[in-house]
Amino acid sequence: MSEAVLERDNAVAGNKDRLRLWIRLLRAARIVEGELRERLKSNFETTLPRFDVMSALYRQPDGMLMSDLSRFLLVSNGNVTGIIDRLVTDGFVVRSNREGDRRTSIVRLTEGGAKRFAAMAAAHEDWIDELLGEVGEQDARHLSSMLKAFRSNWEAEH
Amino acid sequence: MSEAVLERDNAVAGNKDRLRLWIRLLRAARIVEGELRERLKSNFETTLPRFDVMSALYRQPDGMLMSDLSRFLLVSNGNVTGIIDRLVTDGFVVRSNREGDRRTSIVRLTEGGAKRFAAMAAAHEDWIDELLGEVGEQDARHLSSMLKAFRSNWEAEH
DNA sequence: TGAGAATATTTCAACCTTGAAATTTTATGC
DNA sequence: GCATAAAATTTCAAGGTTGAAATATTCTCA
Repeated sequence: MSEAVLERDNAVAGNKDRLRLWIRLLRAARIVEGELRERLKSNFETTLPRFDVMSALYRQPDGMLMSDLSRFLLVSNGNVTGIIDRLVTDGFVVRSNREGDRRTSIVRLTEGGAKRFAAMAAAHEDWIDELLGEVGEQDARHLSSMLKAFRSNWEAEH
Repeated sequence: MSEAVLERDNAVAGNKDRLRLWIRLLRAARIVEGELRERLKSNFETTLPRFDVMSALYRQPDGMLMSDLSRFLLVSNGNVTGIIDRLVTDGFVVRSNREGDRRTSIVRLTEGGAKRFAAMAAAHEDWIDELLGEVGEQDARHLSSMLKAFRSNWEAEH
């Protein structure tokens, strides 16, 4: 019997373990994200997408291209443009032109932006520890390595 | 996604496991969601939020209150209003008044809406099986029960 | 009964998100 | 060198999302 037929049989057999897993995973993620959103807003007057962008830039003090940002964050180009626009308005990010290519613009955190992010990151880590307190160390590592493999595999295929 | 927090030193050893888990979980969820979004659009000309709403209504043939929907889906009331408005326009959902309480409106799938969702759900389940193919049966069940416990615990506390 | 609390929903502004089209600049092939 | 493809970004419309305020209705109880 071919592999494809085996897989199909498996699906037909009514094995909904993966579907159930996906639904529950999504739900847990939504709960945690909702909590993080509220806390970021009340404590730092910012949003999750802004946090994500600043997080990416914090790791690259020399700056990133807009296209690097959208690829890294798995969001569209137009999306990043809008978020960066607002971060620039607020003084947390600067755009600078790159010598020799006037199509691109390098964005990076300002000094204030980096300082701001450092404070948020510390709180964020504590929140995650609190919110995922249920998850034991061992489970966390197991799950984490599983998800790492998932991502590696995905990126190898795409 | 919240990725740049990895280099921060933590007082308690091993604490980063949960943060790393959260970052990877979010990334995996985003990858899968992006894929589902594309497939729902190209195959059924619909969106993930619409799919979620129809999925909830499909389980309750007698209909649901708007507030039941938003509570179940973990989204705001105003959000549900907009999505339902568009589903009604497209003929997949109807609002009906509930005898004896003119504040509430019960929403449910039309016959066409139910038929439509059934087709989508079948495809959706196959997609999930394909996308989470990496995850073994045993891991799926383990993870799934862990997430169920997480949710139960959360809801007990809130 | 009547005032005010509680409930269910909608409205709205601001922001996020995608995907397609437009713009600008650089690279390539002839 | 020039036409054209490719690359990087922005613009834009449509939809999703929140949270607060507004509306409408029902409930509570003195």
